[in-house]
This record gives sequence, C-alpha cells and structure tokens, in this order.
Amino acid sequence: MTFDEIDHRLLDTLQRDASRTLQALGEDVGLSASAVQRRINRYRSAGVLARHVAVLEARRTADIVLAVVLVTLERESSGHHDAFAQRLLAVPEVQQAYDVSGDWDYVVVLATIGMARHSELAQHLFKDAPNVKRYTTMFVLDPLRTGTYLPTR
Amino acid sequence: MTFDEIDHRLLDTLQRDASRTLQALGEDVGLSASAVQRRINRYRSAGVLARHVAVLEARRTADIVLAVVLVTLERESSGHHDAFAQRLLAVPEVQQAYDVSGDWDYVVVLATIGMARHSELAQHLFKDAPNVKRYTTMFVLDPLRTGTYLPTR
DNA sequence: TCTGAAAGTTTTCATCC
DNA sequence: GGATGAAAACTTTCAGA
Repeated sequence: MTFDEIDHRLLDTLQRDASRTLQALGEDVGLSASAVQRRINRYRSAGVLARHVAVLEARRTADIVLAVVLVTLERESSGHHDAFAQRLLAVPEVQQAYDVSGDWDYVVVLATIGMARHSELAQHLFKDAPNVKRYTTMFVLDPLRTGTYLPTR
Repeated sequence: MTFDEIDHRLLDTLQRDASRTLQALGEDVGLSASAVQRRINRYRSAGVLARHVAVLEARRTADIVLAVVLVTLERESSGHHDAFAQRLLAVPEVQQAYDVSGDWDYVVVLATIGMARHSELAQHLFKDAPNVKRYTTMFVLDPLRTGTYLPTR
C-alpha cells in the first residue's frame, strides 16, 4: 500500500487521537467525511491500522511500577528462545517485549501494580526460567514519554 | 479514584479494544450503555483515561526500524537532564523515553523509517548531545509485543 | 448516588453521482 | 472524490431504587 500526503497526515492524527469524527478529520486534511472514511477502511483492510485502544495515564494509576528488564539466554538450542517468548507473552503485565541484537537478547517492559507483584513476576520470568543466563532490571523513575506512535514517512 | 470490579473489567477491555460500542461493553459487564458511558466519562475527568489512539501494525508499515537505546549522561549539573529530556521529546520518532535507575540513566525507544533516518537521529540525540557520556543501541529484530497496557489491579 | 430507559442529537455507514 | 439518506451510536434527561 502506498501513501500520499493526506494519508500521512491522517495516520499521524489517528495515532495521536482516534476519537475525532470523520468530518473533523476531513476538515483538517481538506477532504469530505466520506473520503476520509474510505481511506480509513483502506488502512484497515491493508492491515496497516491494527486497532483502537484506550491509553491510561501511568502516573494516575495507583502504584504502577514500570521496569525495563534486559535478558540474555543460554547459548544452546534455539528452542530456548521460543519457550522464553511463550512465557513472556502469557503474562499480561509484560507490556512490551523485543527480541534485540547486541549485548542482550531481549528487552522486556514490565508494568505491575506494586513492587510485590513485580518481584513475583521477575522471579517467574527471569529467575525461575531455566534458560536465562543473566538479566538486569532498570526501574522507571519517570516515564517521560510512552506510546506506540510510528512514523509513516 | 477507587475502582470496583466492573471498573477493572471496563478499563481492561478498553485498553485492548476501544472501538466496542457502549452497549456491547455494557453487555459484557452487566450494565446499561448509559451506565458504561458515565463510568468512562468518570475515568476521563479523573485523568485515568488519557486518550484514544489508533495503533499501526509495525510489521505492515514500510521499512520501520525499531531500536532500544540505553543512555548515561555526564554526572555534573542536574540541568543536563532537563536539556536531554527536552531534546528527546522534541523528536516524534522517540516513541518512548524512560528515566531509569541502575547502570543507565535513560531508556529510549526509537521508531524510524529506514536506517538512514535512524543514524541521523542517533547522531543528533546521542552523539552530538554535549552531555551524553555513553550510549548503546540494540536494534529490534522482532517486536514480540508492543503496547501500552497497564494493569489496574 | 447510581441505575436503566427513552428522547433527541450526532456520527457513521452504504450507496448514489 | 462528494453527497445523501438510513442505521447506528452517542448524549442528555428523567424517574426509580
């Protein structure tokens, strides 16, 4: 799928505020509401636009503990990696998980309520997991920016 | 603001799919559409619910380069930190930025289109910044999970 | 204070040109 | 791409628990 200038602007806006009406979006980009609707449907069927979600304010949610954990697995069979990924994805508090290059194998962002729950999860995901070679935890002191914004150009 | 069982279920659902109708949400939790709407408005005015956004599919967006960058600043004046944070937040491709404890000062997630733009930004944000002591870049090979889900209980 | 229902308004959707 | 009418969703209001 190829984007023109208007597509870029629409996708940009939608990623910041998806509660705008088709008409309001149209006024911004100089199109009718119908045309905007057609474009949005096109994004959806092309799989570019995945879903609409509500974003909670971390600072306003009681007792949220955010932590970034770097993980390296044992260098043996590749099956370890699938098993580890499975274990991660089974936990809803695993907010983000990235398979990365470099000194570490995975970057995991944990969002838990309270330190007790964080410890419990860290134990389960990193200490008890048989294939984790080493890991280090960085607690988030201030979430300067959070989000899922992706540029389109 | 204090949550009951229904609030938890609503906030959970809304974070996964905010495109459901008030009526559908109500059927899930056993309330009328009006009652659901009242609760959602309450989340908004309490600042718990920040916004509704569209989420793009990273894998379907052409040439997206995701990278996690760890940064440590010089240990001098605290003004360095504000200046660095400012510089980060001025860049839309800084998808996430966390002030963290531990071996590093900041964790930054960059989402750029293409490696050239990544390098350009890395230069500006980390190489040219006068107060960055060291940084290391981990490129994302596979985004196993991305999102902003926060537990509420 | 919170709920459900109904009325009134806005938005979205599908089809027309 | 724009316009239109029908359907759906949302907002407001009101009476009851």
